Amino acid sequence: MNAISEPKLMPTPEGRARNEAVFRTAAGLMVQRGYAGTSMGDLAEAVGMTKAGLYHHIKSKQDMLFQILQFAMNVMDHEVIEPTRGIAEPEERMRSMIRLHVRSLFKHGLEFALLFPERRHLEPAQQEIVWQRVDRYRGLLRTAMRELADQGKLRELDINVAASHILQTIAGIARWHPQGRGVAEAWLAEQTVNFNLSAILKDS
Amino acid sequence: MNAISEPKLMPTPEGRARNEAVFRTAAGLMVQRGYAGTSMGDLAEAVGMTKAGLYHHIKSKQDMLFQILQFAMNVMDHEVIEPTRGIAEPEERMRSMIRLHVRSLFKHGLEFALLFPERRHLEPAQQEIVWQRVDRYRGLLRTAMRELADQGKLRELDINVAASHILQTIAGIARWHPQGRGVAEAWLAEQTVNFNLSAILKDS
DNA sequence: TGACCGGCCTACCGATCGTTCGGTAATACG
DNA sequence: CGTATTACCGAACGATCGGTAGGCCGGTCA
Repeated sequence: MNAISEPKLMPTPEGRARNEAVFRTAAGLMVQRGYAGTSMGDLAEAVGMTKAGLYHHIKSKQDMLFQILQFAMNVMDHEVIEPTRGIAEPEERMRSMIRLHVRSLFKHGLEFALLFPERRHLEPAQQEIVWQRVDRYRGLLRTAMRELADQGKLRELDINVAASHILQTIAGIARWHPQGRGVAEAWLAEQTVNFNLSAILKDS
Repeated sequence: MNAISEPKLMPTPEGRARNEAVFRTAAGLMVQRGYAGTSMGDLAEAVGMTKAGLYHHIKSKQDMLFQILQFAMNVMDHEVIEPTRGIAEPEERMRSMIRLHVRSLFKHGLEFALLFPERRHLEPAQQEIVWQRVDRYRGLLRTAMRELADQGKLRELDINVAASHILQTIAGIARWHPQGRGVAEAWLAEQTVNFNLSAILKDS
């Protein structure tokens, strides 16, 4: 019995649709009330089922959180990390990473960014997996900054602290902007890109 | 019966010491496990009492959270807002606010910054009080930036978004640096000051 | 000495928690 | 037709939740 389980795949398309509804609803509720503050009864009611019916779709409450976080990291891999990996110029790579990250938050629901603080409710083995994936992303930011430093374009600053600050500004968008929709999203992404790049780049 | 209660003041010095121990321990536990994830039994054990003994010091779990957040905001008022109010030069005022804010986090335990996301567990009337006090602080950041804009020293950016980003970088320190102690604190404060000022100030 | 009180206890309350079990209607398949 | 499987429900489980009633003990002070 491994702590690292795979997502339950429902055989029929209807089943998979309900499955997704369960996970999306859970993510939304947990953003509002926190993991421990969201009961399975609340979730069942919100998704239009009984508590017992929920357990047809999930293994346990804790495992459901783990699956949601894994899904969020998969989205990051596909929509942020992979598309920017080929960009040679570090400045442009950083701009793209931040821009795509923010847009991805809006696209898939701001929920997902907020669930990372709930990582603490996972088992240690699950926590480490999530942490490693987040840290890999932080590593990409650090690498880009190191390349900028080699080009003489970086301010005098600590790269680790700067990476943390950048990630905080992005994750914070979900906190201050919980219901943002529409045209403002692209604009907000650019504001965030420019804020962080101004913070780390030398005056040109 | 008002939702807005005052802190219970124990008559003897020993009582007040235990009282503080309860609140500090509660803050520490809730940082690790969240408000809903921290049971009164856990707290009682951590502070060396029984559950019933706890209720000699607090009115309810929810009210305890409210008192902790109020205390954190009082600290902000005394150690950040009041000492910087007299600084005429907006750039120096912003630098001081960020620097004092970060140092205050370390001085009083990083716990307090982390409890603000748990605001959602308060009653609406209590939530609004906490929110108003936080927003007043955000307003001071906005005012300083508007003065910088008048001096022609501010980059082209949205002041509200920038204020949010700055607050996020500060609050985030508690998230990434949970046990930082000693010499690095002043250095980390300067890193944060410079990061945010570089982000908003025009090249000189 | 005795009344009082602050600080904390044991023992318990009803409610709610996550989870499980046995079953059932509907659909698909042979 | 029979029979598997999917998706779900009603009812209940032991545990734990926040909170309370009432009492005990060691001071302080008249």
